[in-house]
Amino acid sequence: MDLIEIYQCFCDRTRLRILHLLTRSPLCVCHFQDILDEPQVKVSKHLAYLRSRGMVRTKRDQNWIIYSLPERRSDELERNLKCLQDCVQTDPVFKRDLEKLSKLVKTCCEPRGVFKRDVNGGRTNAKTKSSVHLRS
Amino acid sequence: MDLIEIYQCFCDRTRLRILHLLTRSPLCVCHFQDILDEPQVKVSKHLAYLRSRGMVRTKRDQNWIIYSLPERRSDELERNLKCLQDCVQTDPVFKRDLEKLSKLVKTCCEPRGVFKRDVNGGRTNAKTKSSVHLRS
DNA sequence: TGCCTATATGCCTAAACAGGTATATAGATT
DNA sequence: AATCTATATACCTGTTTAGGCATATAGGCA
Repeated sequence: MDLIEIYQCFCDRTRLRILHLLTRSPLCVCHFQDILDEPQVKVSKHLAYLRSRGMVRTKRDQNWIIYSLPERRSDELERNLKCLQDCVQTDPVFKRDLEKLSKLVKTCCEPRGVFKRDVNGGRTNAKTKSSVHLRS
Repeated sequence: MDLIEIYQCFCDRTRLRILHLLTRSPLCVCHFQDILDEPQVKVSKHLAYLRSRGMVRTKRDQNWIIYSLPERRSDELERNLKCLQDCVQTDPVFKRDLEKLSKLVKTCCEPRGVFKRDVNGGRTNAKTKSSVHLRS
């Protein structure tokens, strides 16, 4: 993955919010819909864009497709993801996204296996036994 | 200048090379033509793109228009320029650009006033009295 | 089997973009 | 005034992009 491609992936606000969220946790499409408050098709297309460039990976968990950053990342990508995190630290939209993500981690238990590694540095977890998905 | 706009400016290779060079020195259009080895109109248009987004400033020096990064830069821009420098450190194209820039600093003496602050951390300078421009 | 849920994709439109050719402009020089 | 040099811009073309609507697909479940 080329440096230019990284910037191409970064240069849309929706994609940037998606990638920012993925630095915290793997997520499925409906999570993005919830957090970003954007229509399914829009989210899905931006994810397809990112996937076609190798910026995200997918795996299926029952009905859900779980998106995550690639396990092995180039130095360039790693550096830019870090830079992104630094840049948006005080941005209200990105901050709000993270807050919504935290809430999701606490309340949303489907798909299972998404929130295995927790989002907030060990303070929260999603292992309650409810199986009600947020969107249902 | 918005973070998204920064990434939009960064997401073309020519613009990225231009910005990378500008982290070292203000330059005029023909310097870019020389170093990037791209046609005048291409360079000029990318510079116009950058200028329209406030990513570069211009000043006139006789016949030349000297481009530079804005003096006051946002944290986001500063961080991303730093990140860019880190990312391209080993890239052959970007490395070669810097080598060409060094050579230019040593041999090209018009327009005057461009290379006041030196490029290579104090080791080189462009204060010889020749007035032959590289492209003439 | 047929329906439901989550997600992807095909088709469309409008806009942005990248690059090229030709030409315009502005200041300097003759 | 005419010309030169450096740079910008108008116009054209093909490509990419973003978004929307409608529909397809794939797996789970009644």
